[in-house]
Amino acid sequence: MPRGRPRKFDVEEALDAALLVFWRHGYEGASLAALTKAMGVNMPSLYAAFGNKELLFRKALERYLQRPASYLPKALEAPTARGAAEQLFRGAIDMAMNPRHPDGCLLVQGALTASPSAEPICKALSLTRAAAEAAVRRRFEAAIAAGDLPAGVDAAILARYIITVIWGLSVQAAGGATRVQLEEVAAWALRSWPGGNEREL
Amino acid sequence: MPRGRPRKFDVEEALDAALLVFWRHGYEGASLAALTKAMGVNMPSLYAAFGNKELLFRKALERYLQRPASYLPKALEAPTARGAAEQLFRGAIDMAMNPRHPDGCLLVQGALTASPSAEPICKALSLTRAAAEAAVRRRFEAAIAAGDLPAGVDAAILARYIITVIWGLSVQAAGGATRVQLEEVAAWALRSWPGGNEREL
DNA sequence: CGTATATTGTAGTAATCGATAAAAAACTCA
DNA sequence: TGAGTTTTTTATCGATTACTACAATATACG
Repeated sequence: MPRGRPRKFDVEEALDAALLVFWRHGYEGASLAALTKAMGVNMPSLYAAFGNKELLFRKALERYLQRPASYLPKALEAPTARGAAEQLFRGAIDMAMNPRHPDGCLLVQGALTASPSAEPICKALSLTRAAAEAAVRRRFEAAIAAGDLPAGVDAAILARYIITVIWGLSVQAAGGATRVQLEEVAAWALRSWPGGNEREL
Repeated sequence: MPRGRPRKFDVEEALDAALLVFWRHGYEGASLAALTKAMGVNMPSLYAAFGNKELLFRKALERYLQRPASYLPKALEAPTARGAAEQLFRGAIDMAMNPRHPDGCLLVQGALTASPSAEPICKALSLTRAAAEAAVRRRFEAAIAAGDLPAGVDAAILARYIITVIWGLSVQAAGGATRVQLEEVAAWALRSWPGGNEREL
């Protein structure tokens, strides 16, 4: 169907490969040489297909949210807020420990700090983290409205707490923590769940 | 007292300046141009005094532990384990929100990921984070031995949980969280303290 | 003063960074 | 087949990276 010479690479596969490199080495630590090598795409083709390094990262980030990080919106569909929180932790740990991709969460490992030229990436990741927190907060607000959570609970604080633990788990994963260690932390983090803890792990 | 031409800069002041640059931009994001400019030291002098970029970072890290991050060993001197945990959070938040230096914790912002050439720095920071966690764990083990914490508590898990929240707070600080927001998270994190929560915040 | 020592300032190193120009190659359509 | 279109290939581009050689400078010591 296309007009000229056909591509030798699949755009989404190349994007997945780029995502892995950004994930493992961070935005600035991922050189275009490493990216092109992992993607199997030479440099002019990469620029023709994706624009530049920053745009490539942003597209990889979109793909990250759609595929490996899709556990988050799925977790929020759990019937109870408590179940949603449990699935958030489970999903985050499953992703962080998945041997098919690097440890931790791209929203954290991608770039917390960077040189001035990469600050837009820091901000984009920060905004994405804030969006994740906001999604959790809305889920908890709905739980309060439904009587699933006590009316006295501050959904914003609870959501920020849960998300903070998840970012902390990502840092722990970067340090080589094991799955069991992360699960123990998550179980302990749920001890502060509002309204008593019937099941202790 | 020295033999030849005297230095035009103070080594510790220059190290403090370098620490701020590493803290704000991360190890790889801190260029030697930015470092020399902030330190007020030209390049040959920097290399004569500190060796190279990696050694400079390691010395800045030592200084970080001695000065801004000294809240950690101090917090562990609190009379009770619960008090130690509270002071850990308070110290971490005070440091993260101090306008005199960048937000967050150098052990997290310095480098979670990096290009292959900077992996030794990632590992050094990871080891330092592990050492912090181990110090907290030992404090909690002592608390259990002293009857300050219930015998059934796993000090390693509790320490890892507290430290995980602290790393998460650092990520939140990188995203522009306010002091109040961090304090709310810390207060909530302490709700899971073993042995009941007399004071709820 | 003169010599030794150590730092400073200037200039520049090779290598790598992200990003491209230009031409050859592979397809569609007339 | 041949014109038109798009990608690949090859060879780079200037800028920036971490790093250093060399000579001038400023001190202490004899």
